[in-house]
Amino acid sequence: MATTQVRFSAANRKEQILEVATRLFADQGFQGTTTRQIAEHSGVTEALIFRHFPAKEELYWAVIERKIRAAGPAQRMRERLARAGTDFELLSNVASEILERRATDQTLSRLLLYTALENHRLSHRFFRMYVAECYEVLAEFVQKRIGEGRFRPLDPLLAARSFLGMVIYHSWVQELFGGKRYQDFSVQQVSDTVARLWLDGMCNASEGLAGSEQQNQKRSQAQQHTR
Amino acid sequence: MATTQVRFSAANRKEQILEVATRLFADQGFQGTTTRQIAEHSGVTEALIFRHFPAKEELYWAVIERKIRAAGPAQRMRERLARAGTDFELLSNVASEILERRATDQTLSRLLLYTALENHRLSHRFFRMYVAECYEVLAEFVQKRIGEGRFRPLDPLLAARSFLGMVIYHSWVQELFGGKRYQDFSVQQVSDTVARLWLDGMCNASEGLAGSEQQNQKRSQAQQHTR
DNA sequence: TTTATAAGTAAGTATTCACTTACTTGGCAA
DNA sequence: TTGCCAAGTAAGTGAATACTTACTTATAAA
Repeated sequence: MATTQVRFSAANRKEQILEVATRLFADQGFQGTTTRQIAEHSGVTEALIFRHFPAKEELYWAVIERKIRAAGPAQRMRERLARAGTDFELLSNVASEILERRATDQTLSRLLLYTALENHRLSHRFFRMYVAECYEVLAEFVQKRIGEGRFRPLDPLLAARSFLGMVIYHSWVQELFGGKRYQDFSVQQVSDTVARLWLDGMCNASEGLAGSEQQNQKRSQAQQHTR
Repeated sequence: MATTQVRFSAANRKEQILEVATRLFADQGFQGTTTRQIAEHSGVTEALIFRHFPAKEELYWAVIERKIRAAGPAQRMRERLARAGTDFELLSNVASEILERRATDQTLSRLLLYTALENHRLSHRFFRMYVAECYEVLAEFVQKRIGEGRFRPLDPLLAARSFLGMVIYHSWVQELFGGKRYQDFSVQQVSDTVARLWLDGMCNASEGLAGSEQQNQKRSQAQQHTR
């Protein structure tokens, strides 16, 4: 059976192997994925894998590097936050985009979690490019609003992280832990709820827009009590 | 060298193996942990492991089952929410406890994440006992407050999940992804910030505090019409 | 003290792992 | 058409892996 052998160029084959490996590593982690699986799913022998990548670890790093290089979501978030619209619209849209993206493709978040758990060298950089930068962009936005007196003076990084925490945690519960089986929320409902909740939490306040006290991280309170 | 052999009772040895295995599985996952490691850390031979547990997988399940049985945090949360104090104090305390617990012992959260990623059979139940029940308890609390007209009528489950999302995501970023290296926040600051943010978001926005408290809930906000 | 039994081990087995070596073949420049 | 080189493979290697078998020894009840 002369299986018409298609011979890839080195570059193309390498790219194809990376593609396949990305999916497998995301599904099963580094330890859980064998070079044999990668070879079979690529339609080649293991030897060829090792011709393109000197070791399994280096293939893994190439996978991560490639994902890191693929322009991160920070830029998209920056653009979204610069658009016209009410703050509510902006934030709800940010949340929607994150939720939709993660619902259709878990590859990235699974890779991130696996690298963090398995403690791979690139885990930190990976996280910085894909997540940290995101909430830093959002933190700038928060900082600006605080300067305008429209948000209360909370730590901008904590505030940004809180917003993304609501969104990303929800997505993890639904997609990763199977929360979807019990109750499925529409992207729209979740986005609107968290945007409203967070925004009112950021605006609403005793002082309202009193610009007097601006900075007070590090030691918080003086804080009062609710009712 | 007559190493005075200490012979454990079957029950004690089993417990010790479970203890050791729990730590190793949490650190390295199921795939990343070898029965040899478990034996060495337990100070026995592999054969003994297999005398107590018929297979590595069953040892893993025993580890998870044991963790599940060890009374979950849902009960603690229920008690906390029933105490006296302002809502702010209650929620800040809930957040503090979660953050402190996770900072001193990552075993549980790592086990949870690994089981979810590796898709083990018990992952679901594990998650329910340790996380889902928690935010269900909090959701009841939210429901009660909504009934009293003190919280706006958002979906209680989403609201509860949002609060825990802020807390747990923050802890993941700090402990798992190494956010601590860049900036370390005090537990107190984080707890107060998220409690304040969430509470003010849950209370009726426009009116804020200052004297007159609750009023006209019931569809107050014309809640979230998007755009 | 005897002895049954449970606790524990030494030394395996078959299989799979990441990785190598020595070889074959397709396609293109001349 | 030829010859060359890169793409690709068949068939390994030693080390680990989960798990077994056949044996030894501590201990406690009689």
